[in-house]
Amino acid sequence: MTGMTAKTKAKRSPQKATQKRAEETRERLLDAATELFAALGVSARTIETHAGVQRGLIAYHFDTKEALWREMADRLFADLRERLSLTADIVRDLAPEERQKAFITSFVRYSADAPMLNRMMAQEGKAPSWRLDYLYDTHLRYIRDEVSRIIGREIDVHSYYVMTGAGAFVFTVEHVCEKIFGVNPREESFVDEHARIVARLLESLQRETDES
Amino acid sequence: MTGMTAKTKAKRSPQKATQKRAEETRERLLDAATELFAALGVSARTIETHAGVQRGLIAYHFDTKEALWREMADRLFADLRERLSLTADIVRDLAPEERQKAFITSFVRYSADAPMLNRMMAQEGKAPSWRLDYLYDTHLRYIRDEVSRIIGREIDVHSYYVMTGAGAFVFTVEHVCEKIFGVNPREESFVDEHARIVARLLESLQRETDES
DNA sequence: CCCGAAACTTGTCATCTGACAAAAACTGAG
DNA sequence: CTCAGTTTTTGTCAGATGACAAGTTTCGGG
Repeated sequence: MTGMTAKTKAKRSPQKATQKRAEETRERLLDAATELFAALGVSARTIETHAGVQRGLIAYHFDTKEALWREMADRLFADLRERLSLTADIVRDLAPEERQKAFITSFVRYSADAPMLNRMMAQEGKAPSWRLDYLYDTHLRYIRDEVSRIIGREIDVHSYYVMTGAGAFVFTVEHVCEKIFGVNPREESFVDEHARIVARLLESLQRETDES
Repeated sequence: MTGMTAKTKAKRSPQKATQKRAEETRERLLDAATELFAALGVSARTIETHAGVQRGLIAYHFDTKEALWREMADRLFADLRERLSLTADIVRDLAPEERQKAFITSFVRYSADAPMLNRMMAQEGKAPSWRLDYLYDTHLRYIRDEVSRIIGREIDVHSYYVMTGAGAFVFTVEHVCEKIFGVNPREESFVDEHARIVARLLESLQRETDES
């Protein structure tokens, strides 16, 4: 092989730059992987076909299927971090009692816009695996503190899972929702209503906790 | 082949009865399938190994891997129906305003006891497939009305997914919960507390809906 | 326009996988 | 105990899969 693999690419210094088409291929593969890895057991060839690129390009750009999965996961969490950062900016100026509400509204909107991260968590949280270990070591470790920092208090485990469950699960399983209720949950009016409901719920949960 | 496959077994009438060891093998395979199908992409051979039976017995007892999946799904929903039926008996005698609370408490306990059904739903709800079609046609179709009947009013889509999300997601992803919060959510004290919280939340959601 | 590196394409292979088939072992009613 | 029928065991195979390797094309700095 005259080309360089992803692994050896790190060592490249005085060599030629990566070309634009390569970056595009990587993006296509990562996009396809994001969609398809949700259902584990998908083949590398399927991902390549879905991405509209030639067989063999996963090996070229990522070396292994595992490495592709890791990059896909990193990208999902990078998106989340970006969104959290934007939310933090908005929330900072609000009164403490408004912060949580604004944060939750933002979280529900994010879950509707980008359901793939929650789908991955629903997938990987089901059983221990090297993937879950990777997610924890690389990303999940920091989430709890990040959320606590933004809403201005330590979030407890019940509130955390009421929020993620009530706020995101309907988007995770949008196709079931459509079948059972005939409603596309990612439609704007649904998302707004759902965000409002979940935000109020956690508000009352918080009030209750404060009282006791 | 001298033995009979699952498919042809239906035609058997004046023949010999199924033996006890066969029923045990089927159970072992269904148990293993319940655990392992959660992460799609598992091989039939892996399921057989996990069940502690010989290679080839899935083909003998279920014909195909797909048929095994269907029987596993049927069994999960049979468990749910049984639990719903028990819950219905308890709830019937309660005052209308207490019914929902009791139902939700029961649902949360069930989700903690038997997380596999919710794991399957989280899996299959992510994308359309013949499996989702099967689940809808065979089981999901009836769930909404069943729940409505038990709590004594038509359940709306938001309440339904707040309940299933807030009430069950933490058990679906128990291994993430353990990593992030260091808590095993299926421990009794956690389940009780979680059930109490979710029941109260949906109570306040219901109050709100009634007012408007 | 040249050419070396980057990117892509294609061939190959060991292994895995689901399904089918046939032979062997087992079971229980008579 | 016998033996027909059931269940298990083992063999086989076509197709899928991940990984690697070698060949071809494209790119862009000079």
